Amino acid sequence: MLPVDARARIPASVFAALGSATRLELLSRLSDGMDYSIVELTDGLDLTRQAVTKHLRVLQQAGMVERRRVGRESRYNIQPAPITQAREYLTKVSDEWDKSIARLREAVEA
Amino acid sequence: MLPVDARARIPASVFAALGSATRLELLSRLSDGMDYSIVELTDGLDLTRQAVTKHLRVLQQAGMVERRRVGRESRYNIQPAPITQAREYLTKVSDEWDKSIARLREAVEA
DNA sequence: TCGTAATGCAACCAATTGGTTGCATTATTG
DNA sequence: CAATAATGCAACCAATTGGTTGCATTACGA
Repeated sequence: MLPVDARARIPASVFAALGSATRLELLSRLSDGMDYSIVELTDGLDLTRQAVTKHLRVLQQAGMVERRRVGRESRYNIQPAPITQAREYLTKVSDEWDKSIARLREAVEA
Repeated sequence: MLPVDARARIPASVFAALGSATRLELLSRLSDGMDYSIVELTDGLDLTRQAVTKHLRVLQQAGMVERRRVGRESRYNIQPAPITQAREYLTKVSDEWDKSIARLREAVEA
């Protein structure tokens, strides 16, 4: 067993932000690289505009979306860096697991 | 903007389970492929055994760890499938974003 | 078989989350 | 400049989360 907190340096807040179907849906919509206003993002979701606003704030604080004021609108666009980091973190864990399995197998066959 | 819920089919519960530093730490420890009892996993964490038990339950319900009863112990081992799926999901989103960016660039240069 | 170790179960608590509603503010636009 | 559109702010609420403590249960082991 590795020492406490040896890895796990990626902010859990990114994963936490991903841990909501609504926010995944928002990210999915934003993944075309365009920017959208709050009303646009609310459209088609069975939620209040305020609820969407709150979800967007969560995504923003995780660094996954960026907000820009345009006239009377707040327009949001996706910020891919944290997603990439999160993916890399998962890859690292998977690789580690794979290597461990390989070692175990080798030990058994030896 | 894509239709509502067109992608985002990966259970958000997996990401939610990843969204806690404590649980990331537990997964990190389990990523060597070995199985550990609750006391073993509690050791070195500044938490009650009961708290760790609860975190393990969250991971279990997300399908990320498996529990096995051995004598008077509950031993847990990592279950990599959901992690792999989560990673693939993130890859898909990233790819989509990359493609969109490429399209946008092309449109500008045209 | 008796003491102890590992866990389970349940109640409880504070803080956070996810949602609502109401009202104020700021920009557009005819 | 008055009406409307888009948003912000704040209060409120129920449910969930993350943690605790106390006690019961189950399995080892001398």
